[in-house]
Amino acid sequence: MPAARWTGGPVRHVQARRSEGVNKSFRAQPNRSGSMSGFDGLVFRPRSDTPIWQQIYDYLIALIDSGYLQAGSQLPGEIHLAEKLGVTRITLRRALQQLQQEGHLTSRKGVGVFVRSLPLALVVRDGSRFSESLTADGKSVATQTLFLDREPADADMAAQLRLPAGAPVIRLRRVRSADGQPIYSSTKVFPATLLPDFEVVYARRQSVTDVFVAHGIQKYRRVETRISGGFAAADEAQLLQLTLGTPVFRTSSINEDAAGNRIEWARGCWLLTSVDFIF
Amino acid sequence: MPAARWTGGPVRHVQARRSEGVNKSFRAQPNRSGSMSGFDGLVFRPRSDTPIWQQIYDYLIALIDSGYLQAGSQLPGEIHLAEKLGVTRITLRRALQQLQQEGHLTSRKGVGVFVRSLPLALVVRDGSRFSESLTADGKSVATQTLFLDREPADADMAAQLRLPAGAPVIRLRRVRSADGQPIYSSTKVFPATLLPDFEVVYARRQSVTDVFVAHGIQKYRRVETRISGGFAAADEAQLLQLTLGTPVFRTSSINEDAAGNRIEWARGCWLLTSVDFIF
DNA sequence: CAGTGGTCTAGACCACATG
DNA sequence: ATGTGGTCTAGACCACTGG
Repeated sequence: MPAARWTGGPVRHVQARRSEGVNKSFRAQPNRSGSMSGFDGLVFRPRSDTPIWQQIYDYLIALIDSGYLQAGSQLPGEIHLAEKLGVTRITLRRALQQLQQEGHLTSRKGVGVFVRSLPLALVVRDGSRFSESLTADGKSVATQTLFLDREPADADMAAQLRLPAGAPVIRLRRVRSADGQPIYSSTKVFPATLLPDFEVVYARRQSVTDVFVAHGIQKYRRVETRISGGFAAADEAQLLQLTLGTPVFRTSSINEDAAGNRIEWARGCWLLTSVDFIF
Repeated sequence: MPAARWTGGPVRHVQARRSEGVNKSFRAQPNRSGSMSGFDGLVFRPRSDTPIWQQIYDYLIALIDSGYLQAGSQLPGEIHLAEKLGVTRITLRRALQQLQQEGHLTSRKGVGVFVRSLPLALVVRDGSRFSESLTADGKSVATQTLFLDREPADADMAAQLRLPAGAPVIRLRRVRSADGQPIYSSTKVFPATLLPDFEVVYARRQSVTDVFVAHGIQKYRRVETRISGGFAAADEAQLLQLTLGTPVFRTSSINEDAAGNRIEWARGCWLLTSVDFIF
């Protein structure tokens, strides 16, 4: 990935709107000299009414909101950036930590800190599946299939789909991205015997709806939907390009066909700050 | 509040279950000598495969899960605790920070760090309001009314309730607690002209449903429900006894009477780790 | 190999709450 | 006046990633 590296430069002022509770006005001022070297002229005053790390937080948020720091671009190394901002690395890290937690930044050990954009995906419950009703405000929505296989049902799968233990199921793991930013990972489980041609049909357009239709299932209804909150586990963090422990939504839903057979159990993990569930 | 102070003592081992992604096994071992002085004998080895702060996190989680640290009790001061655990205050704070973020602990500046329990409240959408369908697994559920007044509608209120700007509305702010732990704060707005006797009826049993019934509104329907995620603002943090910036659910919902009048706009703030929304 | 982020230390001053 | 948590500094070593 050819991430543009950000080394500093002129700065536009933009009101920071995100993150309620951390919304004091700037104390940081870009240098007014002709220097293009970055942040050397910034003034962060210690122990004013807003902590330095919060001033830096506000400052970086503004750079992101203004579009000056674009999604995917890399920040300068922590040591350099801290030096330019005139603070300790620890103080800088306090700000970066908050930004990571809120999903604005991601870090990869040994590589660097990167900007994440936060596309807001509206999700409407139309009686079918979440992901199909994902709207993205004109953003490009992409689906990546991680794996698709058949296996015997474990206890949870059997219980949720009302199958005997060990019955064959199809398991599908995918990631949805909006504008190149992964925002949703899902694991879906289907009863294998009801959908013999799953793989063939799915390969054509990566659509589960198509698979249902191909097997004569035109209509199905949402039996139950659960939404809960949690913190990104290792695999979720990797898939969604988040820092470990970032807060996320977790969803679980079950669909039933017209005959009352449970045909899908879906679990999803969503970036907390990127989704609105509307019913 | 007569919070019991925890100064240390014998320790039971319990498997930590919470916080996916931070679930390595213990490296900390309680001292086997007869010492009752607390944590002097604990061994946290630096730079093993799990960071020290995570070992401490796991250790404290276990103490909370085991019931050894009860909700409302106060931890020893950070300096003393750090000394007893044999780490720097900063390292200890890294663990405490994670625990605060997940809602297990709260801190009050100048006072101390306290244990929060995390009651799981199941919320079922029965077509009416969230809070009425709040189940609490045998826990005692209490409602505290913060304020109730009449005022002219601002732009948002007017839009949501489909009222002319400045029309009189009733505003109600409450907090719900389960087992003494606040888990939900709500702000509800009603069109004042439709509910002239609001205050009188509400005073009797603190029930909005009663108010509706008293005004001849037996049935109403949920027009829209929104669930989104965010981070606790200052007032939310105070109400829910959280640390500023803790991740929360935010809900927004609108109810309509049989005639199609919008009679309630409710916004809620929920502790992320304490709620399951089920539809 | 050099550069990155992740972790950890041993101090220090401050604002705040309580007695 | 004392003790608390919140902030900040100036170093250091580590594990990881990439060329």
